[in-house]
Amino acid sequence: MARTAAPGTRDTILTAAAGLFYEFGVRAVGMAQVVEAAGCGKNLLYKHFPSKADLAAAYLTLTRRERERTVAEVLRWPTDPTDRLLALVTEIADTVRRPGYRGCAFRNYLTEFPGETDEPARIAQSYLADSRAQMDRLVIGAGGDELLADRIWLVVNGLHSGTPTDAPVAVHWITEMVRPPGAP
Amino acid sequence: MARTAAPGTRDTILTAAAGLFYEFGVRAVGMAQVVEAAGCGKNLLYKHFPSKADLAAAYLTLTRRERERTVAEVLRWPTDPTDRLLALVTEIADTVRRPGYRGCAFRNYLTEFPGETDEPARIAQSYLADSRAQMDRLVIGAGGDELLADRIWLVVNGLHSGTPTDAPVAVHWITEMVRPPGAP
DNA sequence: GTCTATAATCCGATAGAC
DNA sequence: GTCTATCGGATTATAGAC
Repeated sequence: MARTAAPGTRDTILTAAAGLFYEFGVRAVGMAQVVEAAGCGKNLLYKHFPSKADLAAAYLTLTRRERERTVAEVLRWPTDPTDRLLALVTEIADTVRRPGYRGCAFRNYLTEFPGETDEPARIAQSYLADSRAQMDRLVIGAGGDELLADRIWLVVNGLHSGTPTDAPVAVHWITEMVRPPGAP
Repeated sequence: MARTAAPGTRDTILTAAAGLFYEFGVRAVGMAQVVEAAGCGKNLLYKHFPSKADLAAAYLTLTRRERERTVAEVLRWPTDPTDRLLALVTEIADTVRRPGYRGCAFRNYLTEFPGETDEPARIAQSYLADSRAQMDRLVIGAGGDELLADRIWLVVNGLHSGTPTDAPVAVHWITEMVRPPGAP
């Protein structure tokens, strides 16, 4: 056989692309920028990701995996259903407060490509649906009803497009909703 | 004699551009598409709007004017401060429910052009700040405090990136916040 | 309608492991 | 020497601008 492939090339490219896509938006970032940031040639990029849509899909999938890992970590310890719900809400609030936060990657993609039905759009939509379903399960598990789940989702949604100062307000509020002050 | 300029040309172009920009996003729509939709020549477009940023700025300004007109209409009759607040919230919920709604034009622009500081971005940011200040005044006027204003803004924010089914939940909830069930 | 820049994509050339 | 990962320029379409 011939030359051996450099290890981790795909990851290097994907990581570079993910950073750019999130910071500047998928549409605003050209393949040339990705090539430059990854420090590779164009051919190599197209070998691993045949089209920009493929690269965007991989970016969203990577982002989803990272979030799932973070959420799993946060839900690892608490066993009390209300604690679990609040752990997730607090994690979201922390994310939103982090420097460099530029909104939810999935909502951003759908805003950049409205009405799109390609693979990245499907990935974004299914992430949002699954994320909401998980939140619903946590709310129901904590003794809440459908209405409470709808309300909490509304606040979480608002958090994603708000300012960092909204985060503590949201956490405190949701805490109050699931643990009323006048209860044991 | 030279030909006299057709009246309302600027408006025709701007209306066509606004529809496209809102539906597909500013980045996704090319000047050629605007020309085609407006049914004018390219030179005429560039005579009225020297650059795409100018056209985008005009689009956002037009959108702002339309919203201000709608909001003024809705706030025309109610004199009771709580009624006024709820009138605005209901109007927003109705907007979000309307077919063809694709999110808030100003938030969408800022998502499409993150970190931008050009005129359209400034228009979008100042609209959002003014809109929030107006909401704050209505909440304070209705006897609410800063915390309530923060919460209502969070819900309104969430409404803008949610589904039509969130609208009645939000209206009912905010109504409950400003008119508690156990009060006169 | 034309012009130029830049987008996405493709291909001939290079180079390194067997 | 061969075979293939990789690179940088070539190609084509479309953008914004005049």
